[in-house]
Amino acid sequence: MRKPVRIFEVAKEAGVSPGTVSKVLNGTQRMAAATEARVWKAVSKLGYQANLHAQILSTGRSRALGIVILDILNPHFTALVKGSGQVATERGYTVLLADAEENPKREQELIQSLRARTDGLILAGSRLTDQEIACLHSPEQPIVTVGRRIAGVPSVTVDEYTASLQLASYLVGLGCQRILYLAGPPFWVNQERERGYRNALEQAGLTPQVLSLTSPDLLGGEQASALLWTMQPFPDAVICYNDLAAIGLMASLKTLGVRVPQEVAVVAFGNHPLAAHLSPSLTHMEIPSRRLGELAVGLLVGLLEQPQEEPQPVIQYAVLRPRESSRIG
Amino acid sequence: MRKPVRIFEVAKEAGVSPGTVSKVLNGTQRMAAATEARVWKAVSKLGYQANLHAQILSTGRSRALGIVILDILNPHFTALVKGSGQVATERGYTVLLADAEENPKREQELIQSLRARTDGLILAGSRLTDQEIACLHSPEQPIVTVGRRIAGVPSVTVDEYTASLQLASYLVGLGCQRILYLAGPPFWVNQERERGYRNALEQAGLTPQVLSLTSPDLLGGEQASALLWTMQPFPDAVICYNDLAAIGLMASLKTLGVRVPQEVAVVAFGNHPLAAHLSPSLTHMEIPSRRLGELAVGLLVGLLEQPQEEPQPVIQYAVLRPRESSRIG
DNA sequence: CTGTTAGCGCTTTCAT
DNA sequence: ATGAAAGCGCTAACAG
Repeated sequence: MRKPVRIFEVAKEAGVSPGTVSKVLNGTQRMAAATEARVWKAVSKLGYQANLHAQILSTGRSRALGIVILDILNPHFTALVKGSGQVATERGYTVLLADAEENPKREQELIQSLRARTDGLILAGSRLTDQEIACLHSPEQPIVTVGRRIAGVPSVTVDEYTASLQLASYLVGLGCQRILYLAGPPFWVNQERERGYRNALEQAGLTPQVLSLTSPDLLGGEQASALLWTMQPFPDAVICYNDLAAIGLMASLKTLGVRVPQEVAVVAFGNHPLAAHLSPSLTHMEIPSRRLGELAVGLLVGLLEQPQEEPQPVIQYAVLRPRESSRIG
Repeated sequence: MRKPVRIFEVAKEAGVSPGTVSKVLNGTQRMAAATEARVWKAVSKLGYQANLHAQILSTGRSRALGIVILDILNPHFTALVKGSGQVATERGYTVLLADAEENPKREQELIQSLRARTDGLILAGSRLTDQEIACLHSPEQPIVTVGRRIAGVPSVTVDEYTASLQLASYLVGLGCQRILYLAGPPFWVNQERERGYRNALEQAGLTPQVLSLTSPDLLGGEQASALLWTMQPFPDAVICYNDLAAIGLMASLKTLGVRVPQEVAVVAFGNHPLAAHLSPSLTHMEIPSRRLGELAVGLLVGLLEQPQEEPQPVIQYAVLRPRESSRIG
């Protein structure tokens, strides 16, 4: 129906040139107060809305940020998004979000699509290789990774190694002897967590034992119970790669008649909103997901606006939240 | 660093004109096989990637869809997004997602931003007025609402009235006498649910009693327990606007020493992934969130590609999932 | 201070 | 079957 208004028509209405309208609207250059007033009036009278793509084509900047997350059903990533939105708005950027659905191929497509539409990208929980990510990063199209450290690529991460060391040590302190680690996918986060776990156990003179989750979610946790079931001797504590798996595991153990924490303690990494609402409530190393999102946007915007500076990796720390699932003795 | 390759350079490399390259790449017009081959070779040799904004500016279409959701922390909306991604990809569209954070002002801004970047929008859980939404909808920039029926605006909804009638009737059938409804925000979905509830109770000769949640989430549910506590007589069943509220409520009731379902049954609308994992597990009317997302994209793409047709409202149905939280007698 | 003009990179008639 | 050229709507450098 009604075609969108173009800058030319606003200029005519205000009796000035398109260039002038552009300058007034963008505050690029101050004009006589009277002129500005006429322009603004014309704009609101005609309901003018600049064509975004013409603007981007002309300026080369979109003032939009892309975030690609591993899985939108995982509360870690949604909390991260929540954090990013706030900061992006403050800094004058729009966030464009996409869900990779744990699929590297789909992730690549989404990255290409978002990259063309934004000034920079945040990759949270990427399943691409270090190489692929490093290739993507450039000063004009910067990438910030969350939960992954790659040489030459700015990142925001949690000190997962220390977090894991602490969590395992906590269980050791509780007197656990047979502590199992249910590992996640073989990327940076899991590597660090596994390393921390192994070190803690070795320091305590205990034998590490690692089993891999079929998937880092509810289902993976449920399926893990079958493996546990066959273990001789049965572990007295399980550290789960994430809270989703822990929740699935606890539900399955309940079905099997195994009592948590009396027969086996269950702990995890994460910050699931229901961790404190379950029964037993879930002990975890709380990952500051939301804060990671805030910091990632801050870092990315910094790169966009001060391209010269070499950014330092941003590192955050997890906090132990003891709850019922490890209330032993 | 390295400037992106332009179509002109590809043309030169292939010994043809830019127009020809464009036609070959878009399949707009068939060229001599030899020519096409040369073009493709040049493209891959130079790693040419068309400038998206120039393309959009020129064609007027972006092949992108926008989805604005009420709250990304709410599993209903994340499941919906999951559904949308699948279908959009099949139909050749990119989904751009934004989280309104339950804030109408922010929602308006996001809508404006996404509208400029996409061919059409899906509004899931909008907090705008019917008027505002109706104004946004146009054949060239269609809107599809999810969970809201507005005259003249294509929509995908659940028959919430019937769902609610069924849920309340189920409790009546269980012998409940004092059934409370914890209402959500005063938009379409809640109106329908409340209407269904009232009708069911009146048919059964019982007195409806409605209390409003402070917010439709965990916190709102927790806070509601304080109100419940003061009620004389105490209800024997509570229907919650959504599962998040129900979970918060159950956690608080546990703290207060009220037993579910023995002293009070708790049921809700929703499809929270943990509903079956809680103890007691949560009875709910299962809302097909994911399916709603799939259908919304289907509807929107249809509008985009067959602009002439007047679309019928799409209606889905909820399914009762009885679980422990209503296991009475 | 304001207008003119030349792009930004691609698509698409319209000729040839 | 292919090339030339005119936009798409805006910004920015340069004149005046």
